[in-house]
Amino acid sequence: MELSKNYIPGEVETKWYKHWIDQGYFHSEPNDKPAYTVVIPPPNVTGVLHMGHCLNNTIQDILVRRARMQGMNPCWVPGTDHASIATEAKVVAMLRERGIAKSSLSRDEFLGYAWEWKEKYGGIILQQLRKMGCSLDWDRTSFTMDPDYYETVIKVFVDLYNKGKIYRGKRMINWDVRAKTALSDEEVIHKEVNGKMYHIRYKLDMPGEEYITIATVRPETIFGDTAICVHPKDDRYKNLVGKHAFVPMINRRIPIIADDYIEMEFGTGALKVTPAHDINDFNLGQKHGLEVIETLNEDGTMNEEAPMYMGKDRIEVRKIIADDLEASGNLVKLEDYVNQVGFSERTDAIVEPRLSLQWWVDMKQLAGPALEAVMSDEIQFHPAKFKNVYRHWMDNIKDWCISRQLWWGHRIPAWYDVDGNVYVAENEAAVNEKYPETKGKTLTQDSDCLDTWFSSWLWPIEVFKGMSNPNNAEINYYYPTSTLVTAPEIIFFWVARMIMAGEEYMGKIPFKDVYFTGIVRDKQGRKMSKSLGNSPDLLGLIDQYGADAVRFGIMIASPAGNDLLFDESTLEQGRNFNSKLWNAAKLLKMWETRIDTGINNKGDVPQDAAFAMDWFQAKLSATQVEVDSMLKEFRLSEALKTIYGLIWDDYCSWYLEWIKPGFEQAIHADVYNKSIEFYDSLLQLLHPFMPFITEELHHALKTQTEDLCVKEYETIGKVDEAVLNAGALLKNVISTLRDARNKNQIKPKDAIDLHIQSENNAAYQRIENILAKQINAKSIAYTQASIGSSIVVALEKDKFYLVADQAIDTASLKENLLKDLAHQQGFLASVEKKLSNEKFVQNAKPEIIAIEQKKKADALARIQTIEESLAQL
RNA sequence: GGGAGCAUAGCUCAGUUGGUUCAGAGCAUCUCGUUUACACCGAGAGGGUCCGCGGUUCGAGCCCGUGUGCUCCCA
Repeated sequence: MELSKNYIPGEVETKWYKHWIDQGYFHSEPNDKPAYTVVIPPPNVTGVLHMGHCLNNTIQDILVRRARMQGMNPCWVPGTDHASIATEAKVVAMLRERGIAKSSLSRDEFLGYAWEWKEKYGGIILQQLRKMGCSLDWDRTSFTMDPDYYETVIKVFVDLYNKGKIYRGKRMINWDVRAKTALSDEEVIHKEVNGKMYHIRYKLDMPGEEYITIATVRPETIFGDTAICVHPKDDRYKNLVGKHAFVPMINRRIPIIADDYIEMEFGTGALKVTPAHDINDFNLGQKHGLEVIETLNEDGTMNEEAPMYMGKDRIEVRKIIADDLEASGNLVKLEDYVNQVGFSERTDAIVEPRLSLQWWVDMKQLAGPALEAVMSDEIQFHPAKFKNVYRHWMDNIKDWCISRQLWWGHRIPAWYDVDGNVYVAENEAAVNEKYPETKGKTLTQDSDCLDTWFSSWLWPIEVFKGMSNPNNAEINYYYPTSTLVTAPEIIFFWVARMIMAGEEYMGKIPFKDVYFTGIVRDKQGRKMSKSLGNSPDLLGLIDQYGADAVRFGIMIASPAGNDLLFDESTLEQGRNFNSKLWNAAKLLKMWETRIDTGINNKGDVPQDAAFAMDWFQAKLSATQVEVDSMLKEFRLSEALKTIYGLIWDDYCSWYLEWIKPGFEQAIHADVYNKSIEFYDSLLQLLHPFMPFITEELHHALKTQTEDLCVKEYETIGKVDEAVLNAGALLKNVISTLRDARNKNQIKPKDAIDLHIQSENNAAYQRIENILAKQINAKSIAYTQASIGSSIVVALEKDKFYLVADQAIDTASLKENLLKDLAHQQGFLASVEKKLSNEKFVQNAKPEIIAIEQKKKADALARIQTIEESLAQL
């Protein structure tokens, strides 16, 4: 097979992905091999591939492909999440564009549109994952609203209700005024906002014109005020406690109470208490038995409690009311103030605390075993620093609000009779059976849906039908899954809750390792976002650079446990790496036609080539061991860097040059075959990271019986340390002599004569040819004495004399030697100081002292060599 | 307000139990070079007060304290 001049990714990628699928390599069935299970974090059904997905799924694919090549039975399950609020928002927007209001539709009509939309646009992302080469088992594609899955979610709700772990309660929740639904705490994003602090005076209910001044950032909430609170020890207000004041504009009479919750230094030290619109005020109200007055409609406009502003949005009212208060003389002061405001993750609306009747999961009971599983390292977090974050959250866990005022999702299985009694069961028939008193009564189902995460916390179980068909062969084989790869942002949303569900319903943890990826940011460290326009088009990048280059680029820039700053230049590096791989293969193919088939073939492999082969074998084994341990510790980026260096530097720059035959000369068959074998091992090592080009080249090298994708790694050979060291010495000698040539401005084309003065000539004799080739020497000789008019280079205890035709720049040579001498002398001094320190000799471990003594001896020898060289100049 | 983490070369990061010539890698930069795989290349070089201060120790990039700056999570 002839290789084209350049590697062209497009066709190759399509060809191999289709081949892998046709061969069924990605499909898994339970068998005798150990399972390696990964469930994809299901992207939103509305999703399109972005850089975060690219990173996350590349990592999963690396782990899965590696497991496959290690002879395990990997199963990577794809799927999507119905994403109730995000999807409903998109469908509503789509309908609005068509001139249809959601309010004009029945629930069923709306869901009809939603399903239609889901079938049309949902799961585009799954198609895009194929482009990246992800080895997902497509036959197992799941959706969180598949019929079985839906039933399971309902079953879990009923079960937790029966166990008393789900309850209905009126609580302060986060209200999204745009989506008109409750949000969980995790769906609220806190941001700093520049606002104003309003100092407002309330007239006291006593003779004369006496006032108390409060400070607030939300003057529009005064209509909900039911008390003013001060600190009991605050001398300014002590005499007012127990008295009353009037809310401006509406003149409601409210009590002045005392509580040590108040911070005296903050604002005026007097707090207006609005139990309906602030969580802290609500708690305070509960404690003091205050009235709760709601002043907002569900869309964020003011209601009849604020007659003069009724129907106006609260944010708008904030501006108007300041003027009105000022006009009436009740606005005492206005100052700039920065405060934290909660925004809806989905709609970006400012979230309002709102009192409402919602469904809750009691988390305290579920949290215990889930915390223990992580703290005991039964589940391992990578990086481990997230254990702290996890513990802190679990220790302070709050109940989970799971009802959402939406239609798209799993409808809450609760029914109400006309009197408002609540009955919970799988369906109406089950209700009648469970609660016989309901027979014949008119029942209405709760119109709300469940939080999306209430279905995704069952993902690792239900993708194998572990709950809809308990104890089936697949769940028993694939569960617990092996590794979960996800973003730290959803550690509480998802990871913690999956652990809870796993413990609750399987009695087992859902996964053994959790790898948290970093967040993909742009070059300046900003998060990628649509509004900033700094999110590159991933498919465009794949078209431009090839999928392998994109995978390389994102992985090489992705230090374990840190965010990664995405820069297109790393994709360029990936593309260049493709070229390097391609060109190395081209070189090998060129030699294929020059294999020595004659008499020489029977002869021994030339000594220098034999050395090169031994050395690379050792280097390869050592690196395989290294990569193996890095991957075990999830240090993927480092593993890739290591492989990159092995291929580019050790194989291409050193090994291939060392065995390269002379111009149009033959190559020994053993050397050729070994080189092909090495190269194939490199491709195999790299394959999980860059699957397409490696598969292509694997087949290009020679006729293969097996695809690289499923070729199992062989046991790693023993590492020959002596050969490794000899190779390192050779590289060092070559670099040093090349440097000497450079510094003395010897042109690359000008061959030199090299004289070596060493106590160990044999070490050099077997690598003479390599050395001569690499430093362009026309002769190599061994000497006992110095050589006149030559460039002298000292390395360890050996000296090298370079004889060139041109004049020698003794000045710069001398300068370098003197520099080196000074360095060595300084080093020697520090070592001697250490050794003459009695305390060091007494306290340090013997092996450390031995090392110091060797350092001293080496330095002395080296100084002697340099001094001799200097003497000759 | 509570909690977690980070600070090492121009940039992004390694640096394990305190001890080897330990101060490293990749990218970027500079010099030289188109020699028969590759200029998407080759050969070579320069570049750091390991954030500041104090402490423990024979010995600190690493341990302790403290200050400064930054990031994230939660309220």
